Amino acid sequence: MKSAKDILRRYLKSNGLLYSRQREQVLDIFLKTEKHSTINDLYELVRKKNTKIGLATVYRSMKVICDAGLARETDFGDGARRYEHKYKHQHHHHLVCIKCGRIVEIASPRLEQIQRQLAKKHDFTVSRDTMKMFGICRACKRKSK
Amino acid sequence: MKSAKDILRRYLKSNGLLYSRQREQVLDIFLKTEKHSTINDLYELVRKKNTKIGLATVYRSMKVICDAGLARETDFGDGARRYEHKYKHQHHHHLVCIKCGRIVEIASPRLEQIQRQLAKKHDFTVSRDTMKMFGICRACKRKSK
DNA sequence: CGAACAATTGACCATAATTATCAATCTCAT
DNA sequence: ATGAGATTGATAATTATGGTCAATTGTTCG
Ligand SMILES: [Mn+2]
Ligand SMILES: [Mn+2]
Ligand SMILES: [Zn+2]
Ligand SMILES: [Zn+2]
Repeated sequence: MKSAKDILRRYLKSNGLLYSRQREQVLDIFLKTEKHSTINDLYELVRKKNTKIGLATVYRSMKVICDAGLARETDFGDGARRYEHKYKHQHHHHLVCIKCGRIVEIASPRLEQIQRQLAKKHDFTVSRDTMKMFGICRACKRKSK
Repeated sequence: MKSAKDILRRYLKSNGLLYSRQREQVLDIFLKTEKHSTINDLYELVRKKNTKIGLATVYRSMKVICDAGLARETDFGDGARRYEHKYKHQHHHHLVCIKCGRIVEIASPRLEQIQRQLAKKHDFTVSRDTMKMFGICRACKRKSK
């Protein structure tokens, strides 16, 4: 199985783009995290390795990393774009606690199946999908009792 | 059945807020549209009735209209918050065409049922949920053949 | 009705995330 | 090693949205 770096390399080459030091550094950092990181999160982390890197470069790198199929943008409705893994990670959805911010990841084959049926019914070719439920998590319910 | 205005009136009163001319004007405009409008869309429309109204007032009015349960925020990933009806409208999800921007609304009891099961399984009390599928609509597929 | 008082408004400024610009630098096929 | 073209970092620009505050308005109560 190909490594994430190989995938990025291949994507870049086949699109006439270059494999720069900065892109590799951003990818390295991104691969290490398992959270839903903002650009700023990643910027702070990558700066520990490369103090000179610019914020815009992190934006641009995550853009190509997404385009290469390695990362996925998510949006939890706070005003900041977040990134999570897409390669070697199961497709999933999110429960978002509006009290504590906790994010629970859920996967459901039955849900996926219904999504496929709905798309087919409307003759829609789906390239990306997202489902989120916002509410109160178990822990927060306990606390408020 | 209560009118939307009655609901807003009641919500405002029970929260110590006032029923202002501007709030009524924004609600009137919002009720007339059946699209997914941005604040700016609504601002342009309401200005035809009240040229003096401020943009911030439209933001603030839509906030209370949402809080009153009459509108719902949606986000299609373009950089602008959108509003749609919540009162006397069935809960639904969206298919978003990334070619032409068309938005198809879908309702699915089976989907809702699975959502409920997933929430229950994780002991999550859901207050708001959203599901979107992005892709290519039927019309756009036809065109590109 | 007509204060009284709190809530709201409109104008404007502040903030924050993201994108555009561009000269200097880097990458990579040759 | 070289050169064409891509990328970078700094910075400015843009955009959506929220905050401030003096002037105005809505509601309650006498
Ligand atoms: Mn996730
Ligand atoms: Mn809708
Ligand atoms: Zn919680
Ligand atoms: Zn389309």
